[in-house]
Amino acid sequence: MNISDVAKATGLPAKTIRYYEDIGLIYPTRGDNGYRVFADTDVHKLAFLGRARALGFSIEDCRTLLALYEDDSRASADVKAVAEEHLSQIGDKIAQLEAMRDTLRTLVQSCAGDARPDCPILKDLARG
Amino acid sequence: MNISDVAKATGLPAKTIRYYEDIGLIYPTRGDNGYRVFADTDVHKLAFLGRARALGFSIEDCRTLLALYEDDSRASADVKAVAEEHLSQIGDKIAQLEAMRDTLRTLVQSCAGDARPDCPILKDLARG
DNA sequence: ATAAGGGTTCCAGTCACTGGAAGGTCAAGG
DNA sequence: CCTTGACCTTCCAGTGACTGGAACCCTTAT
Repeated sequence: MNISDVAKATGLPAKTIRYYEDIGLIYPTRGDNGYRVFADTDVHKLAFLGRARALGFSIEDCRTLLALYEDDSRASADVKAVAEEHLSQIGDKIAQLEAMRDTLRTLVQSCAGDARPDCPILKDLARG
Repeated sequence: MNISDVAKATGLPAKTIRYYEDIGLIYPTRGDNGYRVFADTDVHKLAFLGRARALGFSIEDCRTLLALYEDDSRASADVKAVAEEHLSQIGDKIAQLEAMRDTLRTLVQSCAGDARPDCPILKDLARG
């Protein structure tokens, strides 16, 4: 399989697949013409990475998860720990964004949004 | 005022203040020794920027907001438009994170988290 | 022979800083 | 006058995870 076939199969851009090889997440072989040749295991790994990234795991987390996935003697506790840590960080980020949203929503609601210069949003930013 | 005084006054790191000058958000003057000299207006602007950034506005949004702030003939509608657009993007990001959180939470709950290798999290990632 | 549509590498840019090196300036103390 | 320490300066590189683009090679069909 060439790179564009793999891109179609996994939904990942070819650029991203090359990048994942660069940083050592996958190791496709090479054909005589220098083209990357992807085995089923590579495609499988890339699909795994795509789903892990879609869940917001960092590349380093993905590396860890992939290593755990390939380690038959792993402890599920190790996987769970990575996921729980990520879950907690997602929670933190949501809380932060919600705080911003609440403040912003209040400000937006209080702004007339007309042709006059008077604006509570700017007033708030000018001295919180 | 020298840069470290301004840093204390605004809560922004000196590095960030220099960066804001680099990208043309502020224009402190210079003393004979080459040191930046900050006027009250500069400090005021930096505090404005700090609060806008804390609400998640991009630097480009901040530039726009600052320009509007300094334009006495602005229309509050223009400010409101920037804020509403940002508010909507925050909403999108929250929704995305909440989707991740829901999926992840379910996966984490279903994982025993013990010494055995069997793991529903990896199973899910391996073929979603 | 050529053109289209693959593939390759490498460099630069994104965003908003942040760290660090190398060096100039200033005020206080000996 | 000299030194020490705390300032300040500029410039370069790195962050995360790609993404765009240039320049060039390979394959297949016409």
